[in-house]
Formats: sequence, C-alpha cells, structure tokens
Amino acid sequence: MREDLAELADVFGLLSDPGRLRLLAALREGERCVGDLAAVAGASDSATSHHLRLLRAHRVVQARRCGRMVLYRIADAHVRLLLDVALAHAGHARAIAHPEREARSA
Amino acid sequence: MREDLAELADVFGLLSDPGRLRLLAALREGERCVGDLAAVAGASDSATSHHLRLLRAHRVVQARRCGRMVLYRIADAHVRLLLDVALAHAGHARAIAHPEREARSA
DNA sequence: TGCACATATGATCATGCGTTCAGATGATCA
DNA sequence: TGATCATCTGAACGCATGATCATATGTGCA
Repeated sequence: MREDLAELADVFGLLSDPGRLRLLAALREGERCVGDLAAVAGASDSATSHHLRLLRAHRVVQARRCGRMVLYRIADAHVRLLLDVALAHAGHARAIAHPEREARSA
Repeated sequence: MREDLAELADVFGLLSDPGRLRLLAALREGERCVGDLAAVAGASDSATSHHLRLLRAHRVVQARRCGRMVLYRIADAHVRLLLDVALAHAGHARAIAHPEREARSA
C-alpha cells in the first residue's frame, strides 16, 4: 500500500507539469508524433522528447515507430479515465472560483 | 482552457508528494485533526501543517475549528473521485508490473 | 491572568526538476 | 553511400519546492 502511494505520487508528479499535461490532453484525441506534440504544447522538440521519455518510463504513454516518426498514445484506460476526471474537476473548480465568467460565457 | 490546465497541474503537484498523498488517503475515511494526520503520515506537526495549508489554498481540503483542534476533510466529491480512481489505478499498475506478488497474495 | 496544548507561520537551506544546447542515433530517399 | 529529417540523449544552469527550526497565534482551563 505504501509503495502504491509512492508510485502514484510519481505519476501525479508527471502530471504536475503544465507542458506535460498539454501533451496528454492532446493525446486524449489520438496518436500524435513528437513534432506535433511539441507544437501543441508550445515547447521544443527536445523538451517534448524528454517529457515523453518520462511519461513512457512510468507507463503513462506508449510509443510505436512509424516510418521515421514515433507515434505516442495514452497507455491505458485507467490513465485516460484519470485525465477525464481531472479535466472535469478543473472545469468545475473554475466555475466555483470564478462564477461570473461561467455565467457570462453561458 | 490553458489556465485550467495550469491550475490542474498545480493540484497534481500537490498530489505528487507521498506525504501529502498519505494525508489525503487518511482523510478519505473522514475528518482528522492535524496531530492525527501528522502521526499517520509519519511527519512532524509543522510539516503537516504546511502541507495542509497548501492543500487548503488549492481547495483540495477544507478545515473547521473544533475546540482547540482544527479538523480537516476532503473538499468535495470531485477530489474524492479523483483519489478513488488514482488509487484504483495504482493497484492495477502494481498488478501489471509485479503479477507474481498479486498471484501470491490472492 | 497565566500556563499548556494545538496549530500556524516565517526564514533558511539543500535538493530536485525543467529547460536548453550540442551532439548522437535511426530512418528515408536520391 | 551521403544527405536530410525526426527523435533521442547527456550535461549544465537556474528556479522552484520540501524539510527543518524557531517562533507566533489561538484556544481552553486553573
């Protein structure tokens, strides 16, 4: 149990970087190559590659080679669910913190 | 959207510390005072208070005074759900990474 | 009012992490 | 085979973050 928490903490740590979170948000819609992901996240290819390496090491994403590109995708349904719940929470939290904006945009 | 992600990243950052994660795991079972939480997490009162302060600032937990103690609880259903999903994932991930242990303990 | 308990706060310090740059690997095509 | 594209890797730098200690606040009780 305690090691589960430590490992989970690592995964949360991976999700705690806005850039990586943008990568994962983009990957929710399907496979993407490194260059596309870098563009979406607004980061350099190198930084993006570093991030993807970490995410891969912790089984958050999976990669497959396709020609000279490498296509990344979200590793499994658990991670996808976690992201869905988290993003839903983020929207909800904003509605609580800034109700006037929600009202205006509605 | 982009600020949602940044805020979400902050929350994940809070969840990325094993100590704070232990605090939250303990809080899943109900309200707890700081001293109890410190004992459960195996940290000092001071460190625990610092952690709770951060968690409170990001609406992950709520606090109420009761006599000379302060009782903390998980802030809302979203956070609770996120923790549930995450802990379930952690167990699943271990089953994948170390199937022999699961088989033995079953 | 004065003391003791529970919690909160502020400052300091060391460590970890993300970014960047330079260069390496691997793949395609002429 | 050589050139180019896509990605990966390693090292170094700067900043943010967690731990600790000392002290402050706030509450209950004698």
